[in-house]
Formats: sequence, structure tokens, C-alpha cells
Amino acid sequence: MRIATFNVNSIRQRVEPLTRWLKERAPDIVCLQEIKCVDDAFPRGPFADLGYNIAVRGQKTYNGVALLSKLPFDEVKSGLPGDDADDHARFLEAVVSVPNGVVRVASIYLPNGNPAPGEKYDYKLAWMDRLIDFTRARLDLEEPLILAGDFNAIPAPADVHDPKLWEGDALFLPETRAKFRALSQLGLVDAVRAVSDDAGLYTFWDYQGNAFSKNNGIRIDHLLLSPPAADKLAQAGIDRPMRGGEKPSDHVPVWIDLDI
DNA sequence: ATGGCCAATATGATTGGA
Repeated sequence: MRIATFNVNSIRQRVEPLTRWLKERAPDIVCLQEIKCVDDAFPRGPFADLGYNIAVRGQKTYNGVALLSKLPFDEVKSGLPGDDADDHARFLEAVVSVPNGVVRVASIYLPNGNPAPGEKYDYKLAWMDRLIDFTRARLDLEEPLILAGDFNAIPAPADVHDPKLWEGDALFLPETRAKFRALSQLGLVDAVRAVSDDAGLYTFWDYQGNAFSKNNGIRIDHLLLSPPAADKLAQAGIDRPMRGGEKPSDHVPVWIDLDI
């Protein structure tokens, strides 16, 4: 089973490159972020034509997450618990059935948090605390669980081309990294880091300043695996060439293969 | 000169992204 995550930076601008990539990579489940449209505006046709079931939690202009799955959804739930006043479309969770049980997947678009300090950074840290609480509860189920998305967190200096330039940024502040570490330390495996210690593995390159050609990137899109999922991990990869293709998002897809 | 962003919005300037 292949599961991927991709921050598309507008689904309506990414139909062509995304469908082309879906045909090549053939993932079973895809977690999408920053679809930037309401549910009714999601371009379902091209993805349904490729055999995907579609779940959407959209929002006008900003944010928005979705799931594509070749397997039917047993359950779909949107919204991260812990704050009823939070109306950002940043979280969508689904369960699918597999031969020996289920797989639970969440598409996550964690707040950016800039400028820090400030209200936006406070919201980010509170959101991370809520994600930690959610994950702790879900881990009790002892299911294969995959948290996949744009975490807006650079885990370590090896995950950024020029760490000096990111000091003070909400994606790289010590408090952000500490919360990301606290999430991981609940027992989750960072799939890319499970297969490679290499520096220079990035998932985002800014549109500005020829960032991609200089490989001036950061690794912020992650797949975090519960122990029953990590036990089945066969491979993980970052589809870096997508960034150099036609009409690219500023992020690229990241994927895993599970022996499920 | 030694650089140049992109997407959405009742749009032509502003906001957010990271």
C-alpha cells in the first residue's frame, strides 16, 4: 500500500501536474493540503476518473485539506479536537479497511505561525498541543496510523539548507522543534528519516530567488507512523523532480510504501 | 545589471504563504 502527502498550493491550479503524478506514482491514498477552495469547488472529476474516492474539508481562499483513496472510506471526520472555536480547515481523518484490519490516515495542515512571537504563533503552538493530545488517544487504538501532511516544522538543522537564515522563523524556532519532538516521542516514526540520514532532503522550495535551482529548501512535509504502521514500512521517498516540472506547487509529494 | 514568486479575491492592491 502506497500512501502520499502533497501540499498542492491550490487544487484548482494543480489538476494537471497532480493527475500526471497520480498515474506515474499510483498511490493508494493521498493526503492533500492547501486546496484553497470550498468543498463544492473541488475538481472531483479528474480524480474520480482515476479511481479515487474523495473526501474534502475545504475553506474559501485559505487552507483546506482532502483525501484521495482507491479504497472506500469506512469513516471520515474533519476537525482536530480540542477547540470548538477553531474553524480553519486543517485536519481530515479517515479509516479504510485492509485485508487484516484497518489503516487510519490523517491529512494535516499545521499552522505556519509567522510572525513569531504573536497570536499566530500562539495558535500554532496550541494546535500542536491539540495534535499531541489527539495522537496520544489514537495510539491507544494500536492501529496502523499515518499522520501525513505539511507540519510547517523543520525538525533539525539537517532539514534546512541554511539554518542561520531560519533562526527566529516559526517553522524552526526551538519551541516549534520541541513540540514536534514531543509529538514524535509519543512513539511515531518519521518515515523519511527511517530510511535515510542524508542532509539536503527537502520538500519545499520558495518560489522566490531561484530557491529550487540553488536547492535552498526545507523539509516540512512529513509522514509520521504509529508502531503498527512503522513495522510495515518498506520504503519512503520524496518526489523532488515535481518541483522542476510544469506548474509546480512550492511543495513536492512525499510517499511511503507499507507491506499492507 | 549579477536579479525576477504565486494564488485568491467582487481583483487591478492586498493578504498569506514559508
